[in-house]
Amino acid sequence: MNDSRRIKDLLYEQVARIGKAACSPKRLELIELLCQGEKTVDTLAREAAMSMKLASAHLRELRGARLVETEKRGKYVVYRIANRAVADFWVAIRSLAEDRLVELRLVIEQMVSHPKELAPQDRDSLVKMARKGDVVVLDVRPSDEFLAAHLPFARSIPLDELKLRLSELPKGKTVVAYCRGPYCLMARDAVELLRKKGYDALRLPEGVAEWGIAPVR
Amino acid sequence: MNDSRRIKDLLYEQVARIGKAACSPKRLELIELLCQGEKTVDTLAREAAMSMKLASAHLRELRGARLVETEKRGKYVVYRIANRAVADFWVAIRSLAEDRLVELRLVIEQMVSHPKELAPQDRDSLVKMARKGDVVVLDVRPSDEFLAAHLPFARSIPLDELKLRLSELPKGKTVVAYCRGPYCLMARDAVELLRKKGYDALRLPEGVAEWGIAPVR
DNA sequence: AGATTGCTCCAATGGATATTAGATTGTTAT
DNA sequence: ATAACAATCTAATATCCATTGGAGCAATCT
Repeated sequence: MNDSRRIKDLLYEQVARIGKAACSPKRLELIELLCQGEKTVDTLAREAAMSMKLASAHLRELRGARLVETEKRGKYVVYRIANRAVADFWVAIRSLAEDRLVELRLVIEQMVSHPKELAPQDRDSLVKMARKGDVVVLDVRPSDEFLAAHLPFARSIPLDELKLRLSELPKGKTVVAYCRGPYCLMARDAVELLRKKGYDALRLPEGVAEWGIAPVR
Repeated sequence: MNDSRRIKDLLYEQVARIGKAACSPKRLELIELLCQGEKTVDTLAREAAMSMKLASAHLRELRGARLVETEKRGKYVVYRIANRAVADFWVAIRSLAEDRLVELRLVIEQMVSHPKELAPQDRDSLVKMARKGDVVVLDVRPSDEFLAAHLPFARSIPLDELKLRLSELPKGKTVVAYCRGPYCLMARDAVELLRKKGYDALRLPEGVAEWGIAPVR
């Protein structure tokens, strides 16, 4: 019995390594960013609004749990998620949190109450409409993320450039904007801007991680 | 921007609450036990080999993350997982750990190298064979766990009683023994005993959590 | 070559966490 | 009523973790 106890402890300890990686808000934010595509430490630090030292330390932890991999490229170090299972896990832990924690649902409501949302279940019909050209699926993330992975038939206009490039969007059609996922606010802001300018715009709360689209290296 | 940052931090913080619940080996062990069915604090403490005080403290954490619920029953307090999503998450984090951590795969190999295993993919054929009576699916967990939930067509003989109740098993048929899941060693020990006694026995590494069978209250 | 940039390592800090002991509450058994 | 038991709470300790500053290393730019 004592023998199997020792083995058991080893097993749970290993699984807990994954839990430890996922127990810090900053690390979760880094994982979500990496789900959009590979990024350098300094990009990650900027986009997650933390010091490079801190980002580096957290990435070290993630690396220790084998959730991310690194590659040195010139003077940069590029991080990426180890494989799609990591993105799936991010979606899974997030949806368990949403299922169990009222507090989280409240924050989400408060955040997205204004623009209308597209229900996440009509994926197939959205793709169909996008293929036929009945709607414009708009990716408002930075263009490198679009290049790494994007939804089918999506067009890229990063949020910062949207105001200047409005003319590229046909005014008659509905625009469905998406970004990094439900916790990212870029699509919300894009929809707000588009509506002000007279467009018919909706936010799709999902992104590539939720659709199970793996970024290319 | 500062405004959305504050909201973002709230979001990731909430998800991290789930991660924090899953970052301790002991808490993971408690979750796995609770996936077998509801249990009192003192049962949990005994089965996970820790003091009741410690078990109580960890359960308090799990409760804070809303992963478990409690009910007072006489002088006992009964804990149970909040819903099936929790069991699914346990399976998910475990399989990510298995996917990413070589160390974990090594421990598992070392642990189950001896008895032959049933590949986890032939669920349907196993159920078919069990229905026809070609194999005996044997649940070796304590009987209250069997009562709370068990695999289809399974028969219950707890490991402690197996030696005395061997006569209940037909000698011609293959016995497929299972327990709480891949990290539980009861089925392994059962298979070892059965083989010694001349039975044709296999271990099924999965349990009710892996099969998505929710325990009844 | 010297300066700059991107990143990591080391050490130090404060804050959180795991674990145990002691006391306390509520419930059942005698 | 008293004793025994299940469970929790509080307090205390040791340990771990997040974060920051300083130093160092390697690649790039001028």
